[in-house]
Amino acid sequence: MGAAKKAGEGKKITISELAEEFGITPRAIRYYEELGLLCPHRKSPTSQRLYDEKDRVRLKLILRGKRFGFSLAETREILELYEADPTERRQIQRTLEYGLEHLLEIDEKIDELKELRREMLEFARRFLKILESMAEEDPRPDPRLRKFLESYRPRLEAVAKRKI
Amino acid sequence: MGAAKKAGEGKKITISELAEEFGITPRAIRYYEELGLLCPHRKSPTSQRLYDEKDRVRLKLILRGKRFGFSLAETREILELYEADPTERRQIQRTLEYGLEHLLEIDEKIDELKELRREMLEFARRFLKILESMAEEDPRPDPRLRKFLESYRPRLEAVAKRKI
DNA sequence: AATAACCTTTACGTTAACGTCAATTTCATG
DNA sequence: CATGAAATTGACGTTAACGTAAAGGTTATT
Repeated sequence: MGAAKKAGEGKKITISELAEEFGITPRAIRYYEELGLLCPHRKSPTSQRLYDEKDRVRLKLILRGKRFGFSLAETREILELYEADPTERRQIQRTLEYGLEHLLEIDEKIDELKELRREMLEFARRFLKILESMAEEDPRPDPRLRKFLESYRPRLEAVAKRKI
Repeated sequence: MGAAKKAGEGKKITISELAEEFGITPRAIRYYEELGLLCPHRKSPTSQRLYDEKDRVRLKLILRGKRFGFSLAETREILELYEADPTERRQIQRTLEYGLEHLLEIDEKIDELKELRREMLEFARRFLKILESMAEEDPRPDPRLRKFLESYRPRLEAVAKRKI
């Protein structure tokens, strides 16, 4: 019964497979490891790296961090939260404090993004109106302009209506 | 009456004043100009740069872009949207297309941030429970631990309750 | 066991986004 | 108008986040 556990322990993949899966290069993955963000299993210290599901999840978080403008060092701090020793009280406290801080940062970012969204939406609408009034005033409106307006308006409104 | 307009045209400030206002260095501001993101007024091409409210708004957008992981080149593209020539139809069309693209990108980022937020919240709660159960099982609980728990719980719930 | 395909480390190269001088110029002020 | 503070233009340095090439080890397949 102990053996059964070890048997179905999920498939491991190589570095280039993982890289392709995420559209990055093996070099990048090794670099993340160099900075302590990843730590894949290896049969011997010189043999190939083998990545499992946990590694995939971590890599996903790393890339997400990048998209939000976190440096790899910052992302590493966040990742360390996810694996703090759950037996050390003091350690848990620090983890919780840190986590709350990052939560507040994330909320700020969301707020800012929403504001940027509002501004850009308003901006797009203003420009759209200019274009529409140009089309109306034109005695012989360009058919391509008509087509553009007909396709653009609903697309913009679809984005505008989204509940974010 | 034409003169009155020109008179109250808002105050202009120097580069180091602007820099201090945003907590960055003059060098950074000059660098943004070098990349075409700013273009302050100058009395002669060799004299001091003087920044007005419009420049301040642009700089704010630049720094916000940075916080979201946009490169300066990307931010420049976005900024160019904001000053497209409103007499060239074709130009307006491209601006609108571009703007919509960026809006979709922003929506994606917001979604991802929300997901990250959910995950981190869940995570914090799980860790908090561990700590709480440790405190309950302890026959002589550490008063500092009690204090921490009492301050942390409401703080976390305040964040959790926020409508984002 | 040979061989190709893939992996490993080592090491130097590159780009973006500034930092940091240094050598002038310009500006405000007594 | 002198003079000290602040601004300007080079020009080179730095750091993060990889890219790239070389030289050799591992794995899978025939």
